[in-house]
Amino acid sequence: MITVDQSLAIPAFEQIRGQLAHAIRAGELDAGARLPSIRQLAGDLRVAPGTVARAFTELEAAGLIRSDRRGARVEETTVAGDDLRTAAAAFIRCAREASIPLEDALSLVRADWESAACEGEPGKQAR
Amino acid sequence: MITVDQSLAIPAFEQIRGQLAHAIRAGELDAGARLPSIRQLAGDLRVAPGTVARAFTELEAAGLIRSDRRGARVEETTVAGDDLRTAAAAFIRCAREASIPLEDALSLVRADWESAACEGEPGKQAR
DNA sequence: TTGGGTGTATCAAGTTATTGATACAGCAGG
DNA sequence: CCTGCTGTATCAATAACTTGATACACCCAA
Repeated sequence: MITVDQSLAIPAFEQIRGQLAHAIRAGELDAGARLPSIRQLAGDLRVAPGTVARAFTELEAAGLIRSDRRGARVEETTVAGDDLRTAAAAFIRCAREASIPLEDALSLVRADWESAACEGEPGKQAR
Repeated sequence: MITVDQSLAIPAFEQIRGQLAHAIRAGELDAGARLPSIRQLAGDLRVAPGTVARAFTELEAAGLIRSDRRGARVEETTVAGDDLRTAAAAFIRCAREASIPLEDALSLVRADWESAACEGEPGKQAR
């Protein structure tokens, strides 16, 4: 269900976090469902427990899961409304019509994201 | 016109690349216009020439500029039509309302892009 | 040709980030 | 109690990245 490709430039914990986040937002994991334990997932993926733990920590910080001493469960989330997916689809359609490559389209989102941020995005803090 | 904030966690070359890309896509720099030379920009920003050079290299790879032995010029770009920018803005707005982090929003675009593209875009290269 | 400009390539050093191993604290059930 | 499970915290080693300094190849004008 989850895979980690060590040959990618993306860190393992980020791959895990992203795939879990996507699965949760896509509704593939029902609210309240139990996630595999850190050690089990770490064993399956052949990574250190700390690596999976970091993914879990960030998912909890993002409000997607809730970690108890008895395990991690999927939080009731706002399902990443259809609005977002619709907007994404519209954006993708425009980009493809303009023959803009994926990475360029993402760069465009990045640029506008930062310029429209205004609020101190915690993601990138000062050193 | 371009600024670099060393206190940010974002690398200097990425700040330069992003600001230039934004300026070009926003039409602030006309097609064919000459960019400042690497050394001049490096001197103004108090960074090493290699730092600016890397920003230039990535901009050229993205098809935004064209580097000749006599300087770098703004490439004729498809101006990233207003439709695309509008769509991007709508997408960004929805994502922010849902409190979805930038990287997750980009992942969503990636996923839908591939599912609508069918061409095996690698996206992230191997080490 | 010569001098000053351009982008490019390479290299070492410093810093940052990721990873793996390990020990810790709480909870459930036998 | 005690065994086995859960997530959490810490630490050192490694890997990756970014940066600055420098040398190189090319082009244009004088």
